[in-house]
Amino acid sequence: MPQVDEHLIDDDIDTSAWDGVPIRLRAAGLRWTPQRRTLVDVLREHQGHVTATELISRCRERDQTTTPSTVYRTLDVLEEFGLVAHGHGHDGREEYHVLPGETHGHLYCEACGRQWEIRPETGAAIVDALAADLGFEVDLSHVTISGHCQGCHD
Amino acid sequence: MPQVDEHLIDDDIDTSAWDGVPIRLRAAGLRWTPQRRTLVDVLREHQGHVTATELISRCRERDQTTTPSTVYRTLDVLEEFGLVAHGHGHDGREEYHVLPGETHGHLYCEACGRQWEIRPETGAAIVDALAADLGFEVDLSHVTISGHCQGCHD
DNA sequence: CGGTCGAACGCAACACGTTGCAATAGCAAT
DNA sequence: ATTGCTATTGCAACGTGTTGCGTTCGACCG
Ligand SMILES: [Mn+2]
Ligand SMILES: [Mn+2]
Ligand SMILES: [Zn+2]
Ligand SMILES: [Zn+2]
Repeated sequence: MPQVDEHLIDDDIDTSAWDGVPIRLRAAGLRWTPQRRTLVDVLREHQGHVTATELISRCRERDQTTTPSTVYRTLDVLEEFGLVAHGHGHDGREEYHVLPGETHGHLYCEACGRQWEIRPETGAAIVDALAADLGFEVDLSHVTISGHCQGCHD
Repeated sequence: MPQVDEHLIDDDIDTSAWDGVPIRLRAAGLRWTPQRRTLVDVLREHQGHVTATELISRCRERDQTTTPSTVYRTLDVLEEFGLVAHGHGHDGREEYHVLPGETHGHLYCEACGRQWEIRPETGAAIVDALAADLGFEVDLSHVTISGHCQGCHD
């Protein structure tokens, strides 16, 4: 019996999005370079959240000549393609979400440092509340709300 | 007939909170220094939102020897006293809200750069939604949600 | 397979914020 | 007024991220 491919279980992440990157870049008049390949190889092995700093050091493990500005610029390109999304932690530092899938915000616990995704219905409640208030259109992908998780308060 | 003092009109900000600062500092075993006086004098003349960088340059106008680390450390102290509150703009840079009054979050328009306060009822809706979801306790004072304001979308 | 164009690179400088440490100076008590 | 304790300062170094610019090299074409 063949594997079902409509549903992927949690630890069997669909990594195929990365395969199309060289073609998508060239189609947009951009270029596929060794430096970009290094970063994409690193991202391929990741799921969930990573800081930019960690990505840079992982790249440097593979290519000792890695330069921060190149990595940041490539991350910007990949974000435009929807392959990563960044937010800012409590201290303002960048956190990247790899293969974010459906647009969503994040929760950050100031006590234990763990993160959670805001579930679609909850995100929608936030979007609706602010649309009703001032007609404000929330960019959920960039929302990181800090506070204390269930395990860390009182 | 004497002035009513229970209600202050919008452009008549109650600045008296600053008067008690020297005493409050000493009561907490802290010190009232010329550097702190400079910053408090600057804050006195402000209302609403200011970036840390702008505060530093305003301090330098009054005292050319002003040092950034001292200003940042004093802002931390004043934040513990509830006299300022900081959030992070879209780029992660710090924004200080002077005399924030009741705890509230902020909205930031990515297009025009303007900011709004999230009204109490709307803030409560956000807090409630996340409490119901994961039992998460939101620190509203640190929330900055970015997106597009009514005037800037479509 | 060369030649051309300009996207991307590396680097240096900058901006913002934090941290460790030795020297200074509030402040309270004498 | 002097003294002693220690909070605070200034500085230097660091961490993270951005920007400008001259050089390189990827992609496409003949
Ligand atoms: Mn913060
Ligand atoms: Mn951002
Ligand atoms: Zn926690
Ligand atoms: Zn706007």
